Amino acid sequence: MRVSKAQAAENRARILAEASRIIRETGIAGAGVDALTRAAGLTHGSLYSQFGSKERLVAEALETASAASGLKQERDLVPGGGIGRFAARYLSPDHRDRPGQGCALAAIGPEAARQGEPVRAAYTGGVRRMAARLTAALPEGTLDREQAALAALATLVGALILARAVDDPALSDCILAAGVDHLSAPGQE
Amino acid sequence: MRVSKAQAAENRARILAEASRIIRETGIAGAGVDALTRAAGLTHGSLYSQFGSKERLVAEALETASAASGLKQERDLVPGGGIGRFAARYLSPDHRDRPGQGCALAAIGPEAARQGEPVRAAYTGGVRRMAARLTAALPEGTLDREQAALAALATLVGALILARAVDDPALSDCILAAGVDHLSAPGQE
DNA sequence: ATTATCTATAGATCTATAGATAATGC
DNA sequence: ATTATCTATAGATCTATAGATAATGC
Repeated sequence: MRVSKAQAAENRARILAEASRIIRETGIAGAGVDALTRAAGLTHGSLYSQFGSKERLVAEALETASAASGLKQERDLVPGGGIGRFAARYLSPDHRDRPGQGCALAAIGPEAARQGEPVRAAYTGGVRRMAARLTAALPEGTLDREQAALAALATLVGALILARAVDDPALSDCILAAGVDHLSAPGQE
Repeated sequence: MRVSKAQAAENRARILAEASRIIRETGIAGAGVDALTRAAGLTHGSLYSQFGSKERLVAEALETASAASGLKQERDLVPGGGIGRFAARYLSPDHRDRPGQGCALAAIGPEAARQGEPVRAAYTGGVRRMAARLTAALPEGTLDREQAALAALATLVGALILARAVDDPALSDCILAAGVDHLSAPGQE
């Protein structure tokens, strides 16, 4: 049962959209090819005709997630405008509680280090682009903005990961608040 | 083939030691019961007589890893002595390159958030103990030391995770250096 | 004629359990 | 008699491939 080129492209996009969500929610190892395609209303066979392997789908799904996050992040990161407003949103309870819609860097984390070349390249690209956005947003006066941006990125990703992992809601909230306060404090960036 | 109580206890300890290493290296999902016990020279059957389930072994292995890290960390974290020296070691290339011997919080990360109660409790305990060590090490004058310690913990864990995940060694080194500099800067903690 | 998708299936691997074994510990 | 361990196996799930199907696109 062949479909039109337009329909195939739509199917491909739908697999990518669902995969980018499921992978962020369950991790790469937790996302089977059946679950990834069934969520898009297809069988796992189409994953192989569209992407060739699970690994290639995962790499593309990470790019998809990264692009979507980039668009959201640019709204809160204006050049030279500081990163406090962005930090408050990145470390919000809402972002913590909806990993499927959020930052892929924090959703995958250590699992990325154990993947093959395509996935690691996609992850690295995401790191570079988010670091560049933070760099540009830091106030003009900041010395060594690139380094400050990398430190801020580490704080953001680390706080989100820890806040999601702990089983005590009060501690989780404290971690988020500590990150926001730290990144909003005047004078350090 | 029954073994002595002493031998059984030794076997149990060896499974835990190997499991705590393998889990940090491969993640929880990447560590099968066969690999976990074979590394200790036993078959997977002994996992079930000793621990009852993989989940319970994982929880105990995390406690084991956390206890070992705690001993190491206390050497660089003297009360009131600051966290710069410790940050340099935590964010060293050596720690980055040997996850099996290192911090479990950074090794498991987002995977912990998807686990059942025993594993999440072990992870949360590790977060609390490391945060307490950092809190005590911050200089007396620091205002809101607990909050500052949580932010520092987030920066440490985040930087280590990112440095391990990116596929560019130069960028990885920059991330480590940015974390160390940030946490060593005078005046902020 | 080409091809996106589905179905069926291969072959591995996963967690867990049941029963046999054999040596300890009473 | 108890029990730590092993072996065999169940039953699920995993990634991937081969071949059939059926509609598109030339």
